Amino acid sequence: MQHWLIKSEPDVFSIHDLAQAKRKTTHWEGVRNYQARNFLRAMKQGDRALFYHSNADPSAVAGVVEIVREAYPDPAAWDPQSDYHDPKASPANPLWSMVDVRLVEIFPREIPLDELRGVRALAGMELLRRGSRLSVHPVTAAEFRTIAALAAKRPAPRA
DNA sequence: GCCAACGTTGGC
DNA sequence: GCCAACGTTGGC
Repeated sequence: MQHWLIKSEPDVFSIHDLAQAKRKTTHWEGVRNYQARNFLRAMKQGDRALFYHSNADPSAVAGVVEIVREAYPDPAAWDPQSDYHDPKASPANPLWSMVDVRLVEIFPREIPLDELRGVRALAGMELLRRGSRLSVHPVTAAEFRTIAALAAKRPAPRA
């Protein structure tokens, strides 16, 4: 099983919105970056992903989701009404993909970015790389476990 | 709101 | 194929 991290701006779609969704499941639509799309296409049913709130106050890892449907065409790409419209996409040439994700857990507390930066075991995370913007990317099993364990504990004292 | 970092586009 | 211009992401 692989582990991933997916980003969403909570003003657009938060983990709490996911909790309200039918069957706590949603189409992870709107990814319009080739590298991120290719990671979506590599996801397998049963894989788990950290749900990260970007552009938030504070930005933080908020919980865990499970991939319940593997990649298939994202119809928003050829919907001119959609914010995610891409004129190069069409039903015959879908171009962009999405997966379905289901909520597994909202963490008892969010792990803010600045706390993640202080954790030695996470030093190599893509999320923490300077200038990193990839909205879908893999994390190692160890990174995933480390973050899940942090969520279950009280915050570390400030350094 | 600012702006650094990054990805994409398009002229040449 | 180079690279400047532009658009976007996302931390702050």
